[in-house]
Amino acid sequence: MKTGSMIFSLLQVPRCRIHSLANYCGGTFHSFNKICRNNSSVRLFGSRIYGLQGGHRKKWTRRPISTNTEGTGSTKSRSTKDEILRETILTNATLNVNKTQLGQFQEIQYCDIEEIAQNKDLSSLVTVIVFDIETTGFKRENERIVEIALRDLHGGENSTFQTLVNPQRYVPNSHIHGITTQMVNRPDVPRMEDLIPILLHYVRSREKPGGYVLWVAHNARSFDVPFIIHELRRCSTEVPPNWLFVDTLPLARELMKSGGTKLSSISLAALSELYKIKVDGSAHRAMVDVNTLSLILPKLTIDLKLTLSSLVKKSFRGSDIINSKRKKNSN
DNA sequence: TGCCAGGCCCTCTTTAGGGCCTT
Repeated sequence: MKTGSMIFSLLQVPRCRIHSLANYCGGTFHSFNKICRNNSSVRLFGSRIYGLQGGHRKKWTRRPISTNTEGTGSTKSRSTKDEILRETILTNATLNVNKTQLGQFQEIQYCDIEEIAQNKDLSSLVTVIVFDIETTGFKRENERIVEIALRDLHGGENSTFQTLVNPQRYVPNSHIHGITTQMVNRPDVPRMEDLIPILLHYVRSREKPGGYVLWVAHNARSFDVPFIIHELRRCSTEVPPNWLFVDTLPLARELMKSGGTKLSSISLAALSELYKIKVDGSAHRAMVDVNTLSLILPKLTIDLKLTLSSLVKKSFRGSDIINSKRKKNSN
């Protein structure tokens, strides 16, 4: 028996009360791997690559949402009436987000990670979201986000969210991600301040009652999370206290140190090569990298024998990033 | 036109420097 399947078998025993990512994602590791084939998504704005249509602000045009029922392998488009209803709900819900609601996040006390990890019903509390951002560069003080993509690993309808973001500035690194100044500096592409309320509302719609959101990204601690915190703060918004972050970069390092694999480096590309994950689309586009990491994560956690609880223990809070920056500045 | 950071790890180390990862 392979190590991975053995761990999974152990985790399937309810009496163990251990919540693996496999359990989290619908009961089987196999179903976890099907997630990326589920085509249910929310797209606000995209490039021609995604076939999105433009429009004026507050008259945004979204693509019809289609659902690919897991396991059937066939795409089942909803009726036009259903699409309109859903679009209406989403739009109304977006409009209902206001400063008061955002302020409520800030009244909640930051969570105790150890306490959360020890919860016996962890899988019913945690929403795992793999995310990625594309930016105009590395220096978050001056640079801006040009694309953001998320995937709720629980799957289901609207389990992904992706949009281009108007940086309101020149995009000097189009050669990296293919996103040009012309693609994003348009009135129909939302600025970060436009997007934040929508994004927060979307994430809240994926949360479980009284639960937590576990954000996962590669190099999250050094790049994605500080960048997002900086952008939120620039728009007078704080990271919700029930958000936790996991960086897969140290997990890759841990795997490489453990030996037993042919991992050549700790990059996302090396991980996808190790696990023979075919990159479907242009690497360095946010949703492509999200899909890649979504497929890497379950394999990585099995190789490292990580349960959902142990993954939570390895997480950090937005406040940890902010506090470490304050300490550095005070020195 | 626009222009190179920051966190972590390793070691030839720890009062430092270089490499890797992210865009």
